[in-house]
Amino acid sequence: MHRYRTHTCGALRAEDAGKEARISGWVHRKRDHGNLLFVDLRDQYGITQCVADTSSAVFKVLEAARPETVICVTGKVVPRSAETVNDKLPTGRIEVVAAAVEVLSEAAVLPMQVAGEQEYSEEMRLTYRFLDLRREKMQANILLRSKVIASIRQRMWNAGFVEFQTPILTASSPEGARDFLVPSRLHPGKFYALPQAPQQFKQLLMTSGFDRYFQIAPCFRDEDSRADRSPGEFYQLDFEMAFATQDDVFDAITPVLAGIFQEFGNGRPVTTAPFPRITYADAMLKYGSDKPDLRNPLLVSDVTEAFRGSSFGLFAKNIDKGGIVRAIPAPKSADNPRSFFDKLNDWARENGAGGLGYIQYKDGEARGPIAKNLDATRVAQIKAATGANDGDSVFFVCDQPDVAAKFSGLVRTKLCDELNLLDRNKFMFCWIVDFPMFERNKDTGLIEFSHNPFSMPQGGMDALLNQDPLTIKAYQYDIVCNGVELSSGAIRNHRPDIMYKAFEIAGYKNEDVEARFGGMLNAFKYGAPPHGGSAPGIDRIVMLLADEPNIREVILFPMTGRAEDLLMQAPNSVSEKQLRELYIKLNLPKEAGSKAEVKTN
RNA sequence: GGGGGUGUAGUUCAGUUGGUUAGAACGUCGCCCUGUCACGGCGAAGGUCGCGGGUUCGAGUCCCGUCGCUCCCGCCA
Repeated sequence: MHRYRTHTCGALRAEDAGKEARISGWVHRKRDHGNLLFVDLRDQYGITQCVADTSSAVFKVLEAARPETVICVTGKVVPRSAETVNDKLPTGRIEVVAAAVEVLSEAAVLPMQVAGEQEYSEEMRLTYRFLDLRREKMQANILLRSKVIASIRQRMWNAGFVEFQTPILTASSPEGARDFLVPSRLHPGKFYALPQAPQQFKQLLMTSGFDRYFQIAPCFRDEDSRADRSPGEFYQLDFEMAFATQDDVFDAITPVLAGIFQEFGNGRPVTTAPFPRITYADAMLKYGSDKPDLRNPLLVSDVTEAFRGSSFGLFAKNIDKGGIVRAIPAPKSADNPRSFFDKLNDWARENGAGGLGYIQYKDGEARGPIAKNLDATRVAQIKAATGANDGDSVFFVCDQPDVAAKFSGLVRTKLCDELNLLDRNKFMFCWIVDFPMFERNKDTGLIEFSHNPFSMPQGGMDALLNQDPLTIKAYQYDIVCNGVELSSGAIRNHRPDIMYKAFEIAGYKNEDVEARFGGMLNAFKYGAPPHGGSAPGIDRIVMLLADEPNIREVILFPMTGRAEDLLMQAPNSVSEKQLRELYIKLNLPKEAGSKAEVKTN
């Protein structure tokens, strides 16, 4: 008989009755009847009921074992009588009569319970993550994550991609997010950086003659956290393709994502390939966001012209100053009491808007403070533009174009919530395409890259030379699912001449470009294939599939919002010796002095 | 860096207009119980109400400051 087990805790069935079995696991729950004792023994695979009564030599050992004690139970598998069968457990038709029990590891009194549905604070859960991870939900999430990654690898491999590992210690990149730095011992005063993404490496791989690369790649960014953004590190399905157009990239990755969501989505409907494509400009107009949730049926429309020069002075004046008006429909809401509209107006003010105007289309006429100031033609114009019917109302956002577009997106989401219009039970994908290559910095007035400086401008060199930079689009695209940005990608700029020119428009001299991106630029001078790719976020994919609102629910050992690992106590101070080896002298802010004090050993 | 929420027993929470000894559930410990599966019953221990200051005869409750956790904005090419 095996030292620890002949079966897992999820394995035994009615047909095993009569066998001698040995199982090991954690004491999940105990039901102590005084002279009869049940122990639910748990491992990754399931739960098996063990039983003993006072006639057993091991009764006292089991009785003394606290929950989460690790024990090994040996005994006979017996069928349960019809009244005592538990249909909730796959092992519920049998139980193990404990003949021998070995305590493999005692458990102290628990700071948080593993059994049960009790909710615990994040702080508690992260401090005792090893207990938290034993719980049913976390076991399921983490196992799902593993299966998703295995399936992704298989699907990528089947599509002709090969997996490589790129360096973790690399150079700081001057663009983008804040880097995590690692001091160099051999080169005093110099630093490695952890990669924000394997971006330059994968482009170098294409230049090195590899045709289709992917990697489940760790990425490191020293930026603040959000519910869907873990601080510090995260994983991407990083991939890149040589001799590929934007369509090729879409065709390669769409079936992988659709397949994953079909495989692990528990039957929830998934957008079928090809995913709809929405231009950036269209997304900002119709959804007020570059990551629209297509489950939300509401569409924003522009009604600036209906208000231009109207006697609704507030909007008319704003329009004369360059403002625009966006309309968001609220189906079947016209009969709501005044408080419904007031509440939304208050919400808008709390969120930084001047207010939230509205028209109610009711009993064949338009009502509300705005409608009183508009003539019939304008009211009808708005009704037509928004597709509103009698019984609907329409809300208005009036501001400068950027602000109005963005806020209309918030209103769209808010109204969807209020009217309960979201079908949560499906996965709706889309591509956002044609991102602008450049934008004007509002503070400095200067032109800068709006997203990725390495993207190929649409129209290539000709566009850079002859087009207003602010009208140039890039071959840059995002995949969005249910309002979550899963990835961004691009057809890259593999031509040094075009790259110099693009950087010149953004205000960089050739020397600057060479100093900052010399490695990759140099590689491109010796024959680089046109190439492109993307990098869907693994954590976010699993988060959507697990239906979790927070990314930490699908990460084994996440850090807190302030980027601390409560379990490992990272970050932590280091010894003087370590600092000396790295030629580092600390220059700490005064108030942090006590917290960041250096260990003296 | 800014804004919102929150902090009371080991844990999850309740705690009224400021008023006597700060409660419940789960857990822990003890006793009883031979068919439970969220077992049941009886009992006990367990609290500097995050921390510091203030107002008051009196503060878990009101005020100021501060710290932690969390959500959002900024940030995330």
